[in-house]
Parts: sequence; structure tokens; C-alpha cells
Amino acid sequence: MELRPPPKQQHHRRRGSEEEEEVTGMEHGPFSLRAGAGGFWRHDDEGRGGRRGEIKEVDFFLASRDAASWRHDDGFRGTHGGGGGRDDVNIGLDLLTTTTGAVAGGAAAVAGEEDTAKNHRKEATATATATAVDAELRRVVEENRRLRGMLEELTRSYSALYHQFLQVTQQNHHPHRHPDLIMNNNGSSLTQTHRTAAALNPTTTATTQQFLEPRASSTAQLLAGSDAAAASDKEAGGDASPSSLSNAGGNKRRAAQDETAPARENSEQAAAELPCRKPRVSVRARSEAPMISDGCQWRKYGQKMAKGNPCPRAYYRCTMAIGCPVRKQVQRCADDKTVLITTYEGNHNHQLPPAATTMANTTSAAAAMLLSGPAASRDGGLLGHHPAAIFHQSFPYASTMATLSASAPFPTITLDLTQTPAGGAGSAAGLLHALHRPPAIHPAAAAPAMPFALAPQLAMYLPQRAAPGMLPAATGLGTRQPSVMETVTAALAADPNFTTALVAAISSAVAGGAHQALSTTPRGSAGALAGDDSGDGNAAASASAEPTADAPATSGSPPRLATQSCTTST
DNA sequence: CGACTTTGACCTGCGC
DNA sequence: GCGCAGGTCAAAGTCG
Repeated sequence: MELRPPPKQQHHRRRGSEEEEEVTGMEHGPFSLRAGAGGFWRHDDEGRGGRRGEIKEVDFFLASRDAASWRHDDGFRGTHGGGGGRDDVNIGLDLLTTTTGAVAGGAAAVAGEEDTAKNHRKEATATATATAVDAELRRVVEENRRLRGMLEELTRSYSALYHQFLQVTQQNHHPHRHPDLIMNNNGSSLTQTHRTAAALNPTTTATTQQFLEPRASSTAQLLAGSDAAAASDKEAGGDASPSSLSNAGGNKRRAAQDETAPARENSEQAAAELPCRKPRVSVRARSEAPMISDGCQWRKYGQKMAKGNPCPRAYYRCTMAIGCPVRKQVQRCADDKTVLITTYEGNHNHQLPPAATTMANTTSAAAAMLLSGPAASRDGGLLGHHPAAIFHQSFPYASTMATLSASAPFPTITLDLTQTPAGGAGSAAGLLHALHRPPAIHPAAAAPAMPFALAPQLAMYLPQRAAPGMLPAATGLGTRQPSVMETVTAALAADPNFTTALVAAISSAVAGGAHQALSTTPRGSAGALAGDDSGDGNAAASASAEPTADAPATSGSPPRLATQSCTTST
């Protein structure tokens, strides 16, 4: 019998003062949980008469309307913020201007010496203020410079480790290389293999994953060999055997998957369908809320106590479409309970709402980045449009945030967004700087024949360019889609926490190609996804990047979308 | 009544 | 083969 925390159901169900108190406490957490900004959960609370006062989710992509009150609070942001179309100005300059105006007015109105002295004092005060602001600005810039240096060092270390990893992986898997892999390899390096293959055919992402999955290659070899049939039966859950029909759990799931692909034409397809081959993307974020809002609708189907962690792990299944295979696990970090670890597995078989798209793009792009390697972005040619390349071009700073674990049962890419540098604003500014270079992405987006089409998430940012097939609901809203910069700065304004800003920044600008590349499945749903790329764009356009009540994520949202809870005991 | 959460039971994979 | 841990199912309970 497994360990379980004391029953929390009653506590969860009966809204009491302590729950509200918890909410109150969360408002002071690193994530802004105020309802006024139109968070994803807010739609549910207000629109569906949900449980008031209950905050079970923190919106990762809270594009706060509070951005209207957005202000530069440091000089560096001001340096890069102007490109977002904002007219923000340096506070210090404002103060000076105001004071100067007061001086002029006073001089005109009063000629007395006392007033003159007073004006001199005011002027002196204004000068001192300007000096202080200037000094602060210099300090921030200097701190930013220092952090950049640290970041570059980290990046170098990461690259070195990554290449070591590639070498080790190549040594481990070369004897068991999949036939298709060999065909694609052409004697070139592992990295190059993936680069070329991925650029030519997104489906080869699955092939690349074989390098990352120790069991995968051996399985593929088994399936490709003379024992393919037997191995296939075994690996597929033995759905042909009578005994397995009565089995619950994994066999049923595999049987269900086999229903969608009754006849496997080759070993690659069979191997790729195995659940164990799905890579996972784990996002670590600091949050007091029990679950981050990623835009999708999730239904909790289980909760377990994981060994070595006092906090239970919750299992969620995507309910935005029937049969969507995507699942996620939510668990608090054992070491730091403020860190929420959300692990995604599988690929959506439906269009995603914008918020979900951003998260999917973020994780997928990070995964693509890691799968293809940091060197990929520096390549020209085919790889110039590889999602990883885009990710790198857009986020040269991001490589240090993501790690890949090949030791886990699943190839798991971890996006660690919990590490807030001391000069977070400086690093954020680096991202802002990166985001300020949209041409790195737009050309690829504009080319329909690219390995992946226009990133839907990005499409809505393109000026003068309506996403093809934009839903009337979107166009009818008449709301201006925020620019990348605005999204980032709005997030910064909504929540000074760096991780939040980071997520918003990455999510807003990562091209959808990465999503497509990684979401491509060998079953053909990939084709649907690829074909629906513009559909994603529709989805992205159908609702504003700001999840507001005006633009619900989906028309068919279950009533309790916002009240999904993860009862993580602490 | 439907949608959702909770939770005990069950299944599978893996290590010993 | 056994035990453990992870993952999932499905009945029961809850809520609007």
C-alpha cells in the first residue's frame, strides 16, 4: 500500500477560510495571481460561475492588462523597450522635465528672492535625482555586463558538455543504429545526421530520439530483425493474445494506440509508436500555485506519491480533444517546494489555443535545440530553418536554461526556469535583446516551403499580416495583437519574477516550426498537425495572446478548466 | 446529470 | 521469482 497524504478532499472541496488564506498568500508569491489581469482561470471563475476565491492555477502567460501601467524600473529595459512600440521614457528624465517646468512656471509667477531660492533648491533636488538615476542606470548596465560574462561562460561549458554527450551517445548507439538512421547518416557526424534529416523531414526527429533513448535502439534492432513480429507483439502489449485483452493499464493503452495504426509497415513505425519512446519535456518553474496554466485543458486521472518526494505527483491528461495522447505530470520539487515541475509527454492531436501553443513551442523548441545541439544554430544552409536554429538565433541565452537527461527512462529535456540570477533584469534584457531581432525568424516564417511553416504563435505578431484563415472571432475582436516586446514587457510588468518573464519571452517568439518538428508523429497525425499549422495560427489568432474573458481559450472549454487542481501536499 | 477529482487497486517495467 | 516504484484505471464522491 502506497503512502498517501492525509485526505485532502474535504479541504479541497469545502471552500473555507484557510483556502482563501492560501490564495491570499499566493498573491505575494513570485507569480502574480491577481484576478484582475484576466488570467486563464479567471475566465472560468467569472464566466462559468466557478468557485470564487479559488486559485488553483497560475497563468504562465499572463499578458497582463496591467501592462498599461507598465513602467521602466530599470535603465536597461528602457534601452531595449522602445522597440516594442512603447513610448516609455526614463523616469528620471520625466522627473527632471517636470521639475524644470515647475521652475519655469515659478520664475514667471514670482520674482521674489525667496521663490528664487526655492527654485534653486528644487533644481538642486532635481539634479540630485537625475544623478542618482544615472548612477543606478550605470550600476545596472555594469551588472548586466557581468552577468553576460557569466552567461557566456556557462554557454561554453554547456557546449563542451554537449559535445561530450554526443560522442558518448554515438559510441553507445552506433552498433545498433536503425536502418533508416544509417541511411540518413551517410557517414557524417551524428549531429549532422540529425540536422540534415530534420531539415529535410521533420519526422526524423523521432529518429534522432533513438540516440537519446537507450532502449530505443535495441528495440528497433529487435523489431527490425527476424524476431520483429514476436518483439512487436511483446512490445505492443501483446494485444493479440487473449490474456492481454483483459489487462488494464499499459496494455490497454498500447492496444488503443495500435488501433490507430493496425498494420505497421516497418520497424521504425512500430518502434516509434512505443510509449516508452516518447521524449518528455520538463519545465521547472517557481510557483506557489499548484499548477501552471499552459492553455490546455487537463483532466486529472491520478495521483501518486513518488519515492523521495513528500509531495504527490499528479497525472493529467489533455482533454481538449478526444483521444489526445498528451499527458503531463505535475509535482513539486522535493528540495525546493516552491519549484513546480511540469513534465509533458506526447503530442497534441488537435489545434492548440495560443497559450498552449506558446508553451508547446517553448518546450518543443527547447527540445529541438537540445536534440540538434547548440552548434546547429550556427550552421547555415538547411539548418538555417531548423527549429533549433531559430531557437538559438532567437535565444542565444536560452541554451543554458535547458538540460537533457539521457539517464532517465525517457529522454527528458528539462527547462529550468527557476534560476533567477541576481541581476535578473540584466539577463532578461539579454532575452529582450534577442527578441528584438525578429528578422531572424520572420524570413523563415514567410517561406511556405520551409521545413516548417510560419509559426502560428509568431504570425500574429507580424505587422500587416493577418494569419491565413484567421477566425472571424479573432478578427472581430478588433484587438491589436501584442508584439513580442509587448508581451515580454507586459509579463515583466505583471510579474517581476524573472522566470515568468522568461517563459513569456521564449514562448512568444519561438517559431512554431519547432513545435511542428517535435510534434510530428509517425502515425500521420503529424501530417494533420503540419497541415493544421495554419490552424494553429488560427487558434493563436482566435484568441488574443492575453487570455481574457473576451477571448476564451476554446469555445468548448469545460466548465472547470480553471479549477483544475493539483493537491500537492506540502 | 454531466464533468471533474479523489483514491484504492491494478498493471508493467526494472533491479536484485 | 519477488518486491518496488511508476503509471493508469475506474468506482465513488463532489460540485454546479
